[in-house]
Amino acid sequence: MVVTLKNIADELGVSPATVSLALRDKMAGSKNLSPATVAAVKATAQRLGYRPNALARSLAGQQSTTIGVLLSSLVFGSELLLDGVQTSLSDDFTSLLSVYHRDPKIERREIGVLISNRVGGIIAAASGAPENLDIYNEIVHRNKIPLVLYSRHLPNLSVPTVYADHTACTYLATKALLELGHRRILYGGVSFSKWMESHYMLIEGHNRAMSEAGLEPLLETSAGFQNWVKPQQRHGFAAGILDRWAGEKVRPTAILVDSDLLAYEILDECSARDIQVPGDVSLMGVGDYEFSSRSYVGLSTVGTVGEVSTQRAIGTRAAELLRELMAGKEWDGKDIVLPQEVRLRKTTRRLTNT
Amino acid sequence: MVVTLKNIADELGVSPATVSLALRDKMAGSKNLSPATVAAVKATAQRLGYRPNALARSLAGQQSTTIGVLLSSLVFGSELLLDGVQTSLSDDFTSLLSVYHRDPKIERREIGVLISNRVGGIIAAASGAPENLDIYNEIVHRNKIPLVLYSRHLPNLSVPTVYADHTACTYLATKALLELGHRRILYGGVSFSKWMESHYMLIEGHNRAMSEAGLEPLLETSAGFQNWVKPQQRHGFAAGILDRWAGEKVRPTAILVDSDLLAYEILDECSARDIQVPGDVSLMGVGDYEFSSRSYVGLSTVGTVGEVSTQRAIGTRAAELLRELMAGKEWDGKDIVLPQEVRLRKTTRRLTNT
DNA sequence: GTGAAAGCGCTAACAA
DNA sequence: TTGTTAGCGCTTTCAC
Repeated sequence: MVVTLKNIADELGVSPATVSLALRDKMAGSKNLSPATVAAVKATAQRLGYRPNALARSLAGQQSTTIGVLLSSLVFGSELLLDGVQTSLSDDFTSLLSVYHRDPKIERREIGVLISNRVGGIIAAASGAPENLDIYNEIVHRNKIPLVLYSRHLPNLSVPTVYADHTACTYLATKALLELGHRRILYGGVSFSKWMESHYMLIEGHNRAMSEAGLEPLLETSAGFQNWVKPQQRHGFAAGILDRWAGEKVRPTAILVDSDLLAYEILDECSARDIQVPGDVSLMGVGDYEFSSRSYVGLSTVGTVGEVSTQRAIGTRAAELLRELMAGKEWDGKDIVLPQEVRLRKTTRRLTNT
Repeated sequence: MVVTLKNIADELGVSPATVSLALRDKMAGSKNLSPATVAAVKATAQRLGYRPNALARSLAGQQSTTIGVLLSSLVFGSELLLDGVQTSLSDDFTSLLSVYHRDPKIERREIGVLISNRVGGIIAAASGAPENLDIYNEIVHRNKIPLVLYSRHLPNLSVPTVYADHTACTYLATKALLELGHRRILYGGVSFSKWMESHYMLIEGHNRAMSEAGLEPLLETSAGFQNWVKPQQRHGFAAGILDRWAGEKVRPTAILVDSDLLAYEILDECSARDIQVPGDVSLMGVGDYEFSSRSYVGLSTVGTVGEVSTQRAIGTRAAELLRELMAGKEWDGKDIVLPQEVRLRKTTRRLTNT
C-alpha cells in the first residue's frame, strides 16, 4: 500500500539509486541523469503517491530535518515563542516539541528523547539544575548537536544564549518610576529554582537603579522551586506582595514585578481588594506580554526594542542562530541580548507631591 | 563517539540481537535471556552512555513513538491545547509540531511532512479546504495513521472529531442575554474560510434562540479568508462591529461575539471610544479564554462544563482518544462534543427597563 | 539462552 | 548516464 523507492524503480525498470538521485535533483558533479529519466521518475513518483520515508533518509544520510524545542512549560506566551521558531525554520525543519514542566527529572528524560531522535539541532530553556549539566554536555560534545539556549546560561558550557537584557529590564523600569517621582518602590519577583539566573539579574538591575538614586530597595522575592503554572501559586504570590505592600508603615507608591504575568495577578488581586491602580499604587511589569498593551489593561512595562513581543523575538532569533549553526557556521562567541525599553501606559502615574 | 548496539555487543562479546532484547526486557514467551546477561548488558549500556537510535528503531520495528500535531495557527490559547496534548501522552510519545497559518497550501505540505516522518498518529485542526481532502484520506486509508480532528469535521471522512458544542455555545449565550432582558442583540462572528463549519453552527445556535423568543437576529458576520493572526485585521473587525452597533437606529443593548478573542478586541475598542461596558452595552464572548475570568476583565462567556479551559480540554480529550486508536482500539463512531455552560461575569448587566 | 541472517527504506561510494 | 554494493542502527524470525 505504501510506496517505496524500490517500487518506483521496479515500475520503471531502473535502479533504486537512480530514483533516489532523480527525486532529489542530485546530478551535481560527475552525476548526470538524463532529463528524460528524471522526468519519468518524478512522474511515476507523483502518480504512485510516493512519500519519502524521512526516517530512512535520516538514518542513511546521517542528517536530520528535525529540530528539538525544549520548553520549561507551556504557558501564556509560549505560543509566541514557538511561533517565532516555527516561522523561522518550518520551511526546512519540523520541530519536535518537549516540555519538562520545570521538573529536572523530566528535563533529563526529554533531552534523552531528543538525542534518541537524532535531531539536527536543539533550542532549549535549560532549567539550570546542576544534575543535568552533564546531559547538556552530552548534546554538545558527544553528539555534536548544535544547541541554542534561551533565557538562561549554563555554567561551564560555551553555547550561544538568547535573552532579553534582564538587568536592563529592571534598571530601566526602576529609573522610569524614579523619574515619575516614586521613592518607595516595592519590588516583587519569583524564581522557580535556585539556579534561575534571570531572577538574580533582575534584582540586581533594580538594586543598582535604587542605589544610584541613594535609595534603599524594598524586596519581596521568593526563591525555590515554585510551580508558576498552577494558578493558585501564581495568585498566592501576588497576594503576598500586596500583603507586604499593605503592611508597610509608609506604603510604597509603586510596585515593580519581574514579569507581566505576575503583574496581571496583582491587578486581579487589586481589583478584588478594591485597590486603585494607579490611584492607590502604580504598577509596572516586565516583558510586555500580549495583553499589556490593550487599552483596558494598559500595563506599564518593559519590552524589546523594535519588537512587539519579546517572546516571539526570542524564538525568532534563537531559530535563526540555530539554522546558521546547523549550516556549519562557527559561533562567534557572542550571546544575543535583546535591548530593552520602557513602555509607560496606564498603570503608572506621576507623583504630584512628594 | 556515539554508541550503538553493536558497540555494546562487541564490548561484551555477545550478539547485537541479545543486546537489543535485553535492553527492551523482551524475554516473553520462548525468549529467555539469563538475568545475568541482561544485567551485564544494561550495565555497559549505562556505562557507555548508550542512546537507542529512535529512527532506526522505528524503521526496523515499523512503529513510531512520535505523533503529529497540526495547528491552524499558533495564537493565544494554542499553548493550552498543546499542553493538554503534551500532558496526556508525553510519557510515551513526542509530538512533531506543524502549523499551517490557515493556508491550505502549507497545510498540504505540512501533512506531507508528517506522513513522511511516519508518525504513529495525528491530531489535526483541518482547514476544511476541499483541495486537501484527498490528503486526509491518504493519511487514513493509505497510510492507516490514526487521526483525530478537532474543532471541525471533514466531509466524507469518517474520523473522530473533538469540539466544543458550537451551537450550544451561542444558543445558551443568547438565552442568557434574553433572560437578562435584552431584546436587541448584535451578533458578531468571523470565519477564516468558507469551509469553517463552526462559524455556521455558531450562527445557527444564536438564530435558534432568537427565533424561539420571536425576535429577529441582527448579524454582523464576515466570511472568507481572514487573517485573524494579524492584529490589525482582528481589531478592524471589532471596530466594524462597533460601527454597526453605533449606526443602528435603535441601538442593540447587547453584543454577542463568537469568540473571547474577538470580545477582547471589542473591549479594547470600547475603551478607545469611551463606550462603557456593560453600562452602554453588554458584551458576551465564547470560549472562556484565560483572561476572561480575571476580575479586572470579567468577560461573560461560555465555557466547557467542568473544565477551566476549553482549549486544554480539547487537547486532552483528543490525545486520549488518539492514544486509544493507536493502541488498536476501534472507534465507536461518536465524536467527542464538550458540553457548554454560560459564565456570567461583569460585562453583562440586567436591563431594568426594557 | 543466544547467535546468524535478513531486512526496514534510503543514501553514497564506486564500478561499469 | 546508470547499476551494484554496502551500509545507517535496529528488530525479528529462526536456527543452534
